[in-house]
Amino acid sequence: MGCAQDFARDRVVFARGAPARNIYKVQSGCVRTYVPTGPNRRTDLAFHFPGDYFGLELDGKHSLSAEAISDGVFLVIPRKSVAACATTDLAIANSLIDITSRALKRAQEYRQIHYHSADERVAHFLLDLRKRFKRKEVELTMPRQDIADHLNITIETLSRALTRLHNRSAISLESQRRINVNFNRYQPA
Amino acid sequence: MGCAQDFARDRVVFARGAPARNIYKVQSGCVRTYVPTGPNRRTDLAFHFPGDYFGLELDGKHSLSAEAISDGVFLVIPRKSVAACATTDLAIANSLIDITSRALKRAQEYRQIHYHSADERVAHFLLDLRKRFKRKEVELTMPRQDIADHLNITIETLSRALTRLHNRSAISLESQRRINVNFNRYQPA
DNA sequence: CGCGTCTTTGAGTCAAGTCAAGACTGGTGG
DNA sequence: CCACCAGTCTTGACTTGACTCAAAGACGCG
Repeated sequence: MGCAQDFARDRVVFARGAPARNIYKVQSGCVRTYVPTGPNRRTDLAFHFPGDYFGLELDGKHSLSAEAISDGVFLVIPRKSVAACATTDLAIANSLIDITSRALKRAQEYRQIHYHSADERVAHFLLDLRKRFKRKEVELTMPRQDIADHLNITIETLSRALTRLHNRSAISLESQRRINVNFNRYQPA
Repeated sequence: MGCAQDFARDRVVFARGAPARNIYKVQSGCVRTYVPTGPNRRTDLAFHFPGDYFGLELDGKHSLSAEAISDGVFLVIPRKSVAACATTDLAIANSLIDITSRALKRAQEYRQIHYHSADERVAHFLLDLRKRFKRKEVELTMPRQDIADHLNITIETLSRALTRLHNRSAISLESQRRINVNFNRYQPA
């Protein structure tokens, strides 16, 4: 269902406020969704990796903007056909519920980040990535600015947090965008 | 519907996790609801004034603890009777929806406070109180600690914020618990 | 290579938190 | 009626974590 489509890096998939005609599934590459708040300012930035859905909306408009972080292929599924199937196919209806409730849970977890220090946020982010990719070696497809926005810190603070984790050998930096995660839970200094 | 009941100051109305048998409406006095997080630590602290409902739960358990801030009278309404009425009386069903959606809206607004400075949070809180009471002279029924927890700051920071507002004659302090709000929106120094 | 972008590092600032002390308040008993 | 006391609130001095500004270092692509 739906059709695969190529997206180049930084390509805008949809903008906040635009009519939500399709839902999307990442097949390869990586996507960011966020709420634009002024020039160069973004909040609620989230990442979507292969297998993830994005662009799910209850009403007719996108509440987030979405852009490709790397070149990738996304499955574009017209909302109409989803709605049509959901009424007849119970399995699809259930998986829709599943997808949205998981998104909701993620959003609620995300609220909590304000109660944690920069180091904790970064550590949590890395652990999350490791869990999602199921490998100790984590590939950061996205630039530091995206991660910083996701965690609600500045790129400098992010960089310093990474250095601190590195000094404590909690991580090793293969390259700037490749990190080995050598810890299982964050321990304050 | 339901029966009025007296509550003394600091009386626990219900604790988080307890079965939710009733819903409540404040008739006089003031209530705080919150999530207990460790000894002397609370989050998501909210206030409920005369006319407000509290203790509304979707499932059978209270997700918040509730205590009377001052002596007061609350209407105690058994959930069963509400549920029974709601299925037959459309007006009640609608007002239930109204009440819960307003609670939800308040909760979503509340999320945003982390993006504001202490002074902004305090100013916003005072404006909110003035709006709710419809008078410039605001009576703070609750101790500073409650307000601080509500705004996610410390009592010292709260106190300093109030002095700063006072120095700028945005407010005048009739007494420690009585404040005149003389401004319409917060202006950074 | 060389340029532009991305990332790290350094130095300084600032808002809010902590710790500690003093001031105010309201209630109680002498 | 006043003095005292406990709880509440304010103030001061200090610490700290994150942000800003500025500059240097690394990387990738032509």
